[in-house]
Amino acid sequence: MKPAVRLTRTFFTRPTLTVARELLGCVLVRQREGVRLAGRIVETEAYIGEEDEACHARAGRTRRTATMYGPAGHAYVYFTYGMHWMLNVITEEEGFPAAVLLRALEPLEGISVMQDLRGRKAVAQLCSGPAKLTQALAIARPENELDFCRKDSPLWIETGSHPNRIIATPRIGISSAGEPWLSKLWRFLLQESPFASR
DNA sequence: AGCACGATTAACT
DNA sequence: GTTAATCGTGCTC
Repeated sequence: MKPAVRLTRTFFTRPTLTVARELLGCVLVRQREGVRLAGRIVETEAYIGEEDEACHARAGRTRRTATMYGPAGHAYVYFTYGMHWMLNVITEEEGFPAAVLLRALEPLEGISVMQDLRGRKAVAQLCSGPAKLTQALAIARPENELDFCRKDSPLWIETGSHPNRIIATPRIGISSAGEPWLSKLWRFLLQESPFASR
């Protein structure tokens, strides 16, 4: 197995669909209290620009969405449903609002810590959803705008194993968006991964 | 100032 | 399959 390498700014400063697909198989790493919490990315979604009615940037540049307009490779972490946090990575050139939502991980390292943070044991359900993985990796508002590409960042992404088979589906939970956005095949996952969301 | 709703989850029937 | 939980955000008055 090749040594893991941190993804750099140039990886993220590309078309969002490319980044969303290529992130599959890579490893999200969270350094916390001296412990590595890590998981292989098995599911992502792309949110692209102000035209995309499912994207938060549909409302333009606001206090909340400012992060999406910033440079690629930063974290966009937001709060929703009164209780959940979601983790995205910013993509494309600065000034263009786009991001990839990380929706599910295959837990690799620090599993017992993840089980404590989640309050459950079943490994297949530790990170099998966007709010589950932020809970398992202790990611919330303080992590918003973190730069994945800085050497001293407690959050980054490494190269991983090359995925076998990738499938694309419509995005989840965006039913209020109109067409064509509702039907865009902008969700990517590893086929038959037991670690993807339901 | 008030309101409707959300890139979800877990626990129900 | 259905639903409560729970609050920040953006929009309207």
